Amino acid sequence: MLTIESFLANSFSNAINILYGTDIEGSTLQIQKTHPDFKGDFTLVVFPLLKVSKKKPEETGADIGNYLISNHKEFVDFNIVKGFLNVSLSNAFWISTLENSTNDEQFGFAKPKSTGRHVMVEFSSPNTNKPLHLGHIRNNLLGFSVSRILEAVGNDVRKVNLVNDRGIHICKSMLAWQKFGNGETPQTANKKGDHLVGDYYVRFDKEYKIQIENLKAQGLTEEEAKQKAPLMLEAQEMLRKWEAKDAEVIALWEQMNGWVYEGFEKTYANLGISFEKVYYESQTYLLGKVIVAWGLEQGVFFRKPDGSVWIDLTAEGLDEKVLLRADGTSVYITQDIGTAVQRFDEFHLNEHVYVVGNEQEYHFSVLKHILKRLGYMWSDHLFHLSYGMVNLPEGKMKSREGTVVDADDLITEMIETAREMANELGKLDGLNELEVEQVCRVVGLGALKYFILKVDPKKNMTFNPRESIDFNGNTGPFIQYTYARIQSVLRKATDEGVANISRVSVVEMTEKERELIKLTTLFPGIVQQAATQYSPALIANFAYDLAKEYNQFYHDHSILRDTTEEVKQLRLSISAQVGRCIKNAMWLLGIDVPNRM
RNA sequence: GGUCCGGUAGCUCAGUUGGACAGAGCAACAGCCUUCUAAGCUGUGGGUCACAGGUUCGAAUCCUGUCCGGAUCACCA
Repeated sequence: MLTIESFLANSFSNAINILYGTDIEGSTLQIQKTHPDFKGDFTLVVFPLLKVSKKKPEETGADIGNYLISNHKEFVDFNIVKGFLNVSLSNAFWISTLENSTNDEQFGFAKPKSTGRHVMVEFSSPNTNKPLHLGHIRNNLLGFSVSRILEAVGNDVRKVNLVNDRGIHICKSMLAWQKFGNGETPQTANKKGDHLVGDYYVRFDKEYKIQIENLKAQGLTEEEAKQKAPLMLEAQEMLRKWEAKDAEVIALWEQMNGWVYEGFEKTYANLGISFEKVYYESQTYLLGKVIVAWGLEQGVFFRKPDGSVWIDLTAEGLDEKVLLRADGTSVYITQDIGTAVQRFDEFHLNEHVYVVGNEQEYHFSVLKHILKRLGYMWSDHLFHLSYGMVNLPEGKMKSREGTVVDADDLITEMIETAREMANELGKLDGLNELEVEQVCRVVGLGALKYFILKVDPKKNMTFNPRESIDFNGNTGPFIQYTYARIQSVLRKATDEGVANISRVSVVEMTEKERELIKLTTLFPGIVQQAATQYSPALIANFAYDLAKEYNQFYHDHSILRDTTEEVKQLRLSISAQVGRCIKNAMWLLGIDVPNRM
């Protein structure tokens, strides 16, 4: 199937070839949708072609325009404004384009696994000492959406999660529970397990601070106090016991992590997020040591007098970086080296995407350089999808100051707001409780997901819990509403027995009708672009533009009334196709669309 | 201090590999529902694209410098 982009590129380069005897490189061919203020469907920028035509812009444009309308039946008209050649395509062309896609439910998507490429996307990666918050939500939504986008362009995608389930921070909540918990469990506390554990993490910090203050009162410096506080010493002792596989500590660790996993399960389910595979650091943290030993042998790494192992990356503009501590234990990056090698090996990966915040850019830069030095050719195919922070109007979220927006709370609030809104508008009359519940969930989550995904991943964003989430304007619900409207019309058409809409006769079309068909043809290209740029935001913005355009069309066109059969079929067919594009675009964002709302 | 990212309307954000007079939404104001869903549509006001140079037919976009904000430069993960 020919995309609109390649159809246009072929036509223009054919014209240029015949007229000027030159093959044009893709980059000098600048084709864009014609600016709304001018007549035409697509515009060729002729400035870059003056070198080969050796004529003025107007003459060059006229040459090409004339050639196209006399040799390609799809082109019917053209005009030239300054250096811009605006061409119009025939109604027959647009109608047949529409017809070709009316039965394609997967419109916009490539054939599954058609590229033969294996891609792994790692995201979420929570710590098991506290519940998920707004920052994790951005991570999860991005990772999930990017996975679907990469899948939609034909890759075999594997979504994985690497849970950080060990380390001193985990011991802190364990210790606090042991000391102050009195055997409390999620059941007795009637609380999600991740929240319960998170409370003890906060408790640790509180008690720890008191101890520090006491020690400072006894004359110790801040630094000394932090190091000598009994709680910290105990936590460190607990970590040593964990590493020595002390039965009691391991049992406590398993119990508390179990609580957290149960809690995470619910949050993931609420968000509609899933993984093919979950890795646990407790099982992978020793990976990479063998590779480091080998690299040391090869002279890629070096050993310092104290026994620690390093790599010198000053040639790459970075610093020296430690890979093994003096006592032989590994650090974070050691594990990442190990898991990367293991994964590329096991799954024959062509690409590995890490969805991790931008504060770890340095880390991933180091990781890539190390793997390259070790001779792994695929190191160029590690991609750090680095996203910006989510800030509150007051600034950064700080867990210690209790300004963190909790994921579960936020989801609940969104669904509640959706319900209030729907009630106010009288949208839910005639639906039973189950249907009401479903619509509010879909709409509430749609609002949240869209709000986060419409922003370019690499940008920091501001989230105002009270004001940010809107249900009107450039929002998820606006797009969902448009979809529901379309379904409503299609239902009505079926009820009225309107014939098969996959055959559309050629009739005169209004500007809006042409514009809508044109927009839908751009969808496959947008998906491609979103995949190359790892940007769900492109999909989100496309869906919005399309929905906005459709609502204008809907407002001043009658679809089922006062129209001929031909016009009815055309408009229904356009509606169906727009609905399909919206549905598929939203699917790529991980957002459901309701049949009514 | 070094490196990376950002600075577009009062607020939140778009702006395709440089292209036509910089666009949406929110907020404000004024209109449109006996007719397919008004979570919609239409209109008004709102800009020195941080600043200064440069490159070119053309710069919000590329280059240089300056200012502001963020991240990072741990034997933390």
